[in-house]
Amino acid sequence: MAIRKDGVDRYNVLLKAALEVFAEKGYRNTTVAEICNRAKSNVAAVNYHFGSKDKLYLAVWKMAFEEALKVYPLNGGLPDDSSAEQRLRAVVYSLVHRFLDDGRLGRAGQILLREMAESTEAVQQILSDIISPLQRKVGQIIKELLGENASQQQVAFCQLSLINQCIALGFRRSKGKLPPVLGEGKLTAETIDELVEHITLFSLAGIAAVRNK
Amino acid sequence: MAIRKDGVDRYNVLLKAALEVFAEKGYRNTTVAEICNRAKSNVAAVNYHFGSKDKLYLAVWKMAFEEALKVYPLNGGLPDDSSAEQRLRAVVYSLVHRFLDDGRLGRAGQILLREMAESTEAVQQILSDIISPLQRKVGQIIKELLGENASQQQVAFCQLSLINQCIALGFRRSKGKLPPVLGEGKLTAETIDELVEHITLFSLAGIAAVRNK
Amino acid sequence: MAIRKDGVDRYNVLLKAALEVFAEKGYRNTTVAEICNRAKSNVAAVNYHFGSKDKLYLAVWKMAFEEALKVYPLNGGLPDDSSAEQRLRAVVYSLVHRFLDDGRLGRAGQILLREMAESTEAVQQILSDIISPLQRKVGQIIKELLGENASQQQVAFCQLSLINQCIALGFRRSKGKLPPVLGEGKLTAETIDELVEHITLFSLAGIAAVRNK
Amino acid sequence: MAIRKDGVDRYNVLLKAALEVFAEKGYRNTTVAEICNRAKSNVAAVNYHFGSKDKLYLAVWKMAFEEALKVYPLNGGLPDDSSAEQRLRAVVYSLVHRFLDDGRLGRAGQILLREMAESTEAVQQILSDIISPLQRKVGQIIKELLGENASQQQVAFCQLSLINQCIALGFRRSKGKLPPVLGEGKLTAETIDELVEHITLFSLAGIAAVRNK
DNA sequence: AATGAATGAGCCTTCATTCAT
DNA sequence: GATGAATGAAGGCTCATTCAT
Repeated sequence: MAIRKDGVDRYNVLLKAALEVFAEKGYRNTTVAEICNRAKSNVAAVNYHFGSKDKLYLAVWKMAFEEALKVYPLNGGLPDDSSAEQRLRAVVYSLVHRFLDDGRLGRAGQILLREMAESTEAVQQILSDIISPLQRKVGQIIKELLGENASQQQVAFCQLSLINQCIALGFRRSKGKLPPVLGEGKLTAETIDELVEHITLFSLAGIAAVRNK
Repeated sequence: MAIRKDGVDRYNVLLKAALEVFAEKGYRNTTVAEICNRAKSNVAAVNYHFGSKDKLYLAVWKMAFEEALKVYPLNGGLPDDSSAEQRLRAVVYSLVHRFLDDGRLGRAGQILLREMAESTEAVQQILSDIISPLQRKVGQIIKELLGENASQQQVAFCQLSLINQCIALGFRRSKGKLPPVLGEGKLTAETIDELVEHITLFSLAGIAAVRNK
Repeated sequence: MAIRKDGVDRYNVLLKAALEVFAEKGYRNTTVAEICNRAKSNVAAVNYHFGSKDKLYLAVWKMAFEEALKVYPLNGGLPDDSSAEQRLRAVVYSLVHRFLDDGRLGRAGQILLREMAESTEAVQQILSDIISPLQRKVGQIIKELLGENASQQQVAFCQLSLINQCIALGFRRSKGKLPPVLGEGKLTAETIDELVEHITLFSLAGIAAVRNK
Repeated sequence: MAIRKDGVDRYNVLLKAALEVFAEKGYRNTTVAEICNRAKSNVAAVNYHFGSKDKLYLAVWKMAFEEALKVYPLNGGLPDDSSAEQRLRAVVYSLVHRFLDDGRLGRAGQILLREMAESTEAVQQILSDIISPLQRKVGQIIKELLGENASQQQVAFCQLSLINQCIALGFRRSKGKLPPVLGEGKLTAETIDELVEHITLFSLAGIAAVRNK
């Protein structure tokens, strides 16, 4: 992957441009031409480097989520014997950041959301690779919190409540759709942290209520 | 909206076909031709009756959400002086059904989700018309439950927690992305009712926890 | 297949234009644009009427060879109990005309030749449908002429000698590749008739020689 | 035509690869990339060594037919005063082998056939250089066999009959288009020799018949 | 009122060729 | 001398829209 004249690594420039445009407009609304323009490359560049628009899309996915996994791991770096509460907070922290990050990770969140609503064939597998470990991890934590007597349905419902609170945050990018606190401009790191605390608190209480029902 | 001699109301047949296809595939992935095929009409029918694909899309929105509003009103037919708990349950009932209904209303939910992820310019206004009253109503209920001392941020966060739990349910249509209980096949009315109860219980407990923090 | 304004049947105009261009340039060298230009239609016309360049090509084949079959049938309208010599002359007549016809049939011959040299996947079947009956018919005649003692190889070799004499005539269109008598300009009907006589005479003598070997 | 240190003569490797691919797919269907792949060279190699795809094609022609001329000369090494029959057999031997050879020479035959059907401008001259001496030689032999009284047309027709029998053999590569004996798999040297005998016998008889008409 | 025919703009892709090293 | 990177021109196809009846 030698780099030419101006010291620019076209491959990665294209990848980055593609992430942006795909996140903004979705797969179908995105034209190869626009990606190439943004990467200051020729129209043929995408096919040269990735083979096709499809494959570029897949490459974007791969990059985006591998990065997300690295930057915001689900366990948040906690030791395995941490308490269920702590581990739950870590998961929430990971998800909230993934969807509210204003940089590349946030783009990934947008694309994820879009895919969940659309379901492009090619990404089914990747999507599954992302969702499954999340569900396993969250399911495990919730089981611990609910105790041994919890029904399968109770676990599933709590999983939903927790995960949905987080992933729907991605919608904030569409103006006017969320309450003012979240709907406007850039979020401060502080607000995000408070939101993590909120969801953790809110959910722990919800889970406890289900347990004691 | 004239009705032809053969008793077929082309206008509404097209509208219904369009709702289905738009919900399944999204705006960009939908072709005018497919809508017309499904409506057993000519390719020119859409432009003849609606002027353009765009305008048809808008018409679909209008129809879909007016209907949703009628079938599952936010207040669930409760008297205005009902308790905050009851009114919260009614909102949850309304939202959950809107997104899990397997018929036309569910389609509307799908389209809504997609729009929240995509944000087609033309629908910004309509989207706002739907979300705003919801936020007002939920905000009001939550303020009551949190009490007078609640901060604006606390209200906003609880709004988020509640609404997000419901709207992200729409993702269940994409297979393999939700826990088994919700992820497979048709949901029974009973399961849906239990889910409404769960979200209500879960959220009331969450709100209470925020209040007592 | 209603016909529009200027009373032109676009479908058939396209088909005819395509026959010409395909015959002149071959499949790959032919652009959809050129066909449409020649048919005074839009670039999209081919796809509208035929679905794709491929399908148009197939349609051209179908048309061309059905016509050839009709205009120059292999048996030349002879009664079934005609002598082998007469039937052989009829076959030669049919083949020679198919390849030397200056009109549409000749085009078909060109395309056939090209396909025999190139073998586009899609036409394998059609090609077989054309060649097989020819081989059967010629084989039958030759068997009769060779008598019962002829080996399978003798029959096959004579088939080759006869058929090859005819089909390679199609090459005459490439200037400078054939002897003067055939290589220049338009052939008179008289010359063609003489050629038919020649090939018949030549081949009957050849077959007789093989028989008496 | 420099040879690199690793002992690989890129120029000729490319030439050989090109011969194969051009023969298999024809000029237009062949991509420079495929040739370079097969020659385990870079995409730029063709342009570097030959200047352009066109020029490579010409070079292939040159090489192919010079070789054919050397391996299967038209006179088959006969002394000039051999009998007309013997010289005719030699010509047939040469042509049949050129078109049925399974190695590089056969490739040349395929390309020739294709060109006769297609007539790429650039090769007109080369084609003529190949065909002309053949026609002269065959014409001369036939004149001798027909005797002094033969008309120009008779000579031309017999030339056609003879040459066409041979060159159309090249079509055998397209499966299913020729009788079983020739149509399947590799031909044995013995079969080819028998075929040479057949065509010679068949044609001598044909020519005799024309003479005695 | 309604429709089959036709169009043109735009998209993705291929490929011979050129560039810079 | 040789090659990986990059390009631009061109082709086939899709699709919303318009035309003419």
